[in-house]
Amino acid sequence: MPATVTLSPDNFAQALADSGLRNTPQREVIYSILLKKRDHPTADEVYARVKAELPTISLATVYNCLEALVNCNLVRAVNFEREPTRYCPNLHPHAHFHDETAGSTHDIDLPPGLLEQVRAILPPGYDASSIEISFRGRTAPEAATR
Amino acid sequence: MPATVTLSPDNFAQALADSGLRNTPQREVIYSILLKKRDHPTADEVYARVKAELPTISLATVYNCLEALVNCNLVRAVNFEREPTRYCPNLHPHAHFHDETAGSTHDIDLPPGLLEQVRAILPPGYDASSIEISFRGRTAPEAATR
DNA sequence: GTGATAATTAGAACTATTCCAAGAAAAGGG
DNA sequence: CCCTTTTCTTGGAATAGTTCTAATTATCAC
Ligand SMILES: [Mn+2]
Ligand SMILES: [Mn+2]
Ligand SMILES: [Zn+2]
Ligand SMILES: [Zn+2]
Repeated sequence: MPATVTLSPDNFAQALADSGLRNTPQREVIYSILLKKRDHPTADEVYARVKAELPTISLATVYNCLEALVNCNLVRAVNFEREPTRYCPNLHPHAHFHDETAGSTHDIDLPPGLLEQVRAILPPGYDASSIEISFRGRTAPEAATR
Repeated sequence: MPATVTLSPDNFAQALADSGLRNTPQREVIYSILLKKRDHPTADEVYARVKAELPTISLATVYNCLEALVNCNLVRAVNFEREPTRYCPNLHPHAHFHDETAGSTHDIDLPPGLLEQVRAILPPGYDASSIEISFRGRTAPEAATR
């Protein structure tokens, strides 16, 4: 299983500061919600969860905060086809598996060297700033809960 | 470079029939447009190109036809983040490189075995029906035209 | 040909996301 | 501490890509 890197509150504020952004209660709570349940929620799902703690937050703020967290590299935005963007606080390089039947999204660890091997297929002159590996399919019932 | 598999008109009609779909002038012309310029156009771009040949075609028909071609596996839909879907008639398994600067999208050949190697990283119980490898970045000026 | 089925069309509707303008909060200098 | 500037949040409007709807047209099977 992937090691769970948890940032101290100070490190969280520092990561924001490094990108010239301020820490705010909204950003903190949204980040903690992503850490608490790592099921790759959509913005709407984050909105529903955050309202329990910040009942007056707006959906625009949820989008703004998620964008801020993505921009300072605390969170990854994950897309499948044209479905709503999902958000992932796992900072290790990893692939994603989207179970179309269950609608769930799972992290897939990358064995050492695979990413380099994939990058190596690029012809000369191609400079990739990001590489995404994503799967769609089904998970066996017992695998879904692993 | 990838071998260009060109379907005969009969094979095209057959591929549609195999999925229980009819051949139509709109579907033929849209498919020929994808083959003619393999730059991964969006639906809007296909619409602009097809109007030269079928001036009265509607955008809805372009979407309908592209969906039909995707459903009968003559065309692949390609997505980068939340940008408009692009369409690719290259039936060989391949990865995609999206040049953010140029806005262009390029096919990347996969060396034999890589896809199997990538599939092998899935834990037991994960059954992938599709695997996507996609890059974002820049291409050197001379690489862009290769 | 006739009736059934499928495809095209224009425009309305939808949905995820972004934009906007106003107010609230925080920072920094004196 | 005020004051000024900048950043952030907010609700609502706007946007954009795509899908839906209902009417028309084309094709198929007999
Ligand atoms: Mn799904
Ligand atoms: Mn782009
Ligand atoms: Zn993830
Ligand atoms: Zn392609």
